[in-house]
Amino acid sequence: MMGPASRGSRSVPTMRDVATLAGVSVMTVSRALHDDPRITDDTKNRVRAAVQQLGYLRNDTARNLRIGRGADAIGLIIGNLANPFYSQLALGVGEVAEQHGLTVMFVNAGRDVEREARLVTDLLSRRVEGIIIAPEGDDHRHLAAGPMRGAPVVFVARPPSGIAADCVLVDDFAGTKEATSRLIKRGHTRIGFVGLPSTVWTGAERFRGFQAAMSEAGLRSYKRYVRYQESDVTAAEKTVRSILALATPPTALFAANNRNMFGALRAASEVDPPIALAGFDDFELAGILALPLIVVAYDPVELGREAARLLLDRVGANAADVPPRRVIIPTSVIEYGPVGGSYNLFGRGNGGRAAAGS
Amino acid sequence: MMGPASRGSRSVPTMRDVATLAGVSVMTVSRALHDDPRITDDTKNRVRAAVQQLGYLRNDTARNLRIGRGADAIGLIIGNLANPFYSQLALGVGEVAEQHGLTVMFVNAGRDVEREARLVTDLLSRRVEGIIIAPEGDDHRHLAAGPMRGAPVVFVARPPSGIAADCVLVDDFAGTKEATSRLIKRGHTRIGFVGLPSTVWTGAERFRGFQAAMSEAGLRSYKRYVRYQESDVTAAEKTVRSILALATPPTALFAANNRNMFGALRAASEVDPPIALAGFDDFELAGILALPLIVVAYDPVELGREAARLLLDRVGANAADVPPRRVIIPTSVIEYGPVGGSYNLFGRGNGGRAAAGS
DNA sequence: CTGTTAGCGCTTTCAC
DNA sequence: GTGAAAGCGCTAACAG
Repeated sequence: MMGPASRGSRSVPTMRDVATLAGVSVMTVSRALHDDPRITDDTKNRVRAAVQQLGYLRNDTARNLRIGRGADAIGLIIGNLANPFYSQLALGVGEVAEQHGLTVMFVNAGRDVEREARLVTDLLSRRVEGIIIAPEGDDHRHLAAGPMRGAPVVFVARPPSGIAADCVLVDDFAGTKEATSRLIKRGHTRIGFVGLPSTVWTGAERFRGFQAAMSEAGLRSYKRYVRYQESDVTAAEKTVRSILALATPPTALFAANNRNMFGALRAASEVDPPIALAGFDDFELAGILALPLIVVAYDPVELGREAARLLLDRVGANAADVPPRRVIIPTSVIEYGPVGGSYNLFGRGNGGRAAAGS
Repeated sequence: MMGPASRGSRSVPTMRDVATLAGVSVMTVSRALHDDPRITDDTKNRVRAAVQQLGYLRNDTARNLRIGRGADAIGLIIGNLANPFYSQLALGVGEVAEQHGLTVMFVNAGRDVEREARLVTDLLSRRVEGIIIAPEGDDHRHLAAGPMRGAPVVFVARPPSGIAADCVLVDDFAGTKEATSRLIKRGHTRIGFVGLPSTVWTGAERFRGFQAAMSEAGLRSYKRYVRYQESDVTAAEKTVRSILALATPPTALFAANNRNMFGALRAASEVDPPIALAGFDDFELAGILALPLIVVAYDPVELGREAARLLLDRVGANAADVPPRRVIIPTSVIEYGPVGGSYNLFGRGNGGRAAAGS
């Protein structure tokens, strides 16, 4: 008597089952569930009773197919949820998506561009309304209008290269330049840079900002203190360790993102006197560390929200021929902890304290 | 000439369009795409060409409807992606889901049980294969077999109460007990507890572990140092500040999760000498802090993986009448930083250093 | 007020 | 080897 659709060995009731039980047609059930005013209260109640009894739940998949909609979802392709930048981004996307009755289908991209392309078509096959992506590398062909089949994409944290699409960016250049300048103002001249692979836009841009600040200050011999690498805490730690082991090590470092900053912090915890650090991405414990610390702060959740907003804007048919938009999320530079060369244990509040033996 | 299905103002080609263009029937297209051996190579090529030309992408939504499957997705309902515990969990879930060709539909639950119930039915309407949830509170009626319509649920970090379901837990009790014991072994007698709301299972369980360790050591007068609260860094900071402001403050604190630990760290950074901290959840900077620190560590990513495995196991029809399983993720206690009362700046490696001025 | 017919995009079954 | 018909679960359009 039940519809043949099943999950595992358990069969799921369909509208037909409800109709049969209530002694009406499926159409009446459909209308009753939509609270169509033309249906008698009596009938409605009979239908509702049947729904209740069977534990019926409308199949939105079927419904969406019929009414010509997709999966009522947006796809989110990001690098690595373990990185707080991405998880906060996802949070923001989810927030806005939900306000519009959409769910988020998220997939971890990893660093593989081919894989990324596969994920895109997979999501499109599932008929997501659009895709939000923080793409690896700078080859964005798989995100062009063709491969995207007309579905909207929004780039986060990286601008589209060679194709037209909305994007929401962080002010990487200005933020990095300002933070670096602050280091310089504090008297540092030997400043290192723990960067991202230069193929990543944010990596290139942040390095540009670093260079700009250094040049303006007339500092030119920093190249031996510059490194690029995948963002990974352990790798960054090693890198920084090697920089600090140089004959004339830098007195300050700029870390290009939170992964590199954490690696730098780990490595820096071993040197004395502590090296000054600056870096992209604020973090929760920034205020309590025992070294001079400057961060470029911004709101990654808002980044996600904004991306979702741009995307949903395109989904509403009308905005199809609005030209590509570019939203810049503002950054601010925060100086934590000891300033001007006086360092406290724990960075703030309490006066200095002598630490005992090893 | 194209199918009427559209996204925005752009219409998406259907199999019929491909068929027409290739001069064959839809059935032939379907078979060609499935690489049916009975189709001529010639025909296949014509079909493929048409697919290429139109940019056709199979509608998996429609396909799944026809073949009686759901959305090929699993639902993930978690508290707060900004908490690294949840984001790492999500990472693990996504990893395993992808290995099985499923996507993850994630939604943030917040603290509202009614909302949670709504999210569950919403996901079920979308025909997810099952749901992984870290439920708030201990009222799990909305996750019982009835409301779940026979779809499997897996509880993470909290056991189901009053209903039968798989779950994967962390060894909250033993971990907390051991970590607390270590504090005691270090000579602390006045130990505080910054707990979670007792309605949350992990909160209750971790407090039990704390109590057990204290009792065994014959320490009984800790009640004035115990607090419960929502997990939120700022709130925890305030709470800890108030504990530390007591006439006879504790010399050590146990923080029930990473949120509370971060709050405690912020508050503790202001007192001198530093208070000793222990807490649930390891974190990346644990090793470099200038105070005695003990953490209960475990792998949240593995937690997610295991949850997904349990779930997918149920999805494969067969395992329908396997009794509820309970997987315990092991914990280990890590002692970071200064031991036995000698504190270093930055916690490890370098000898102590006097800090100057303000 | 309610039912019947048709069809969303795809695949299974049976025919040729 | 290929096609026509039927139907997955649902709803829009038209009957009555």
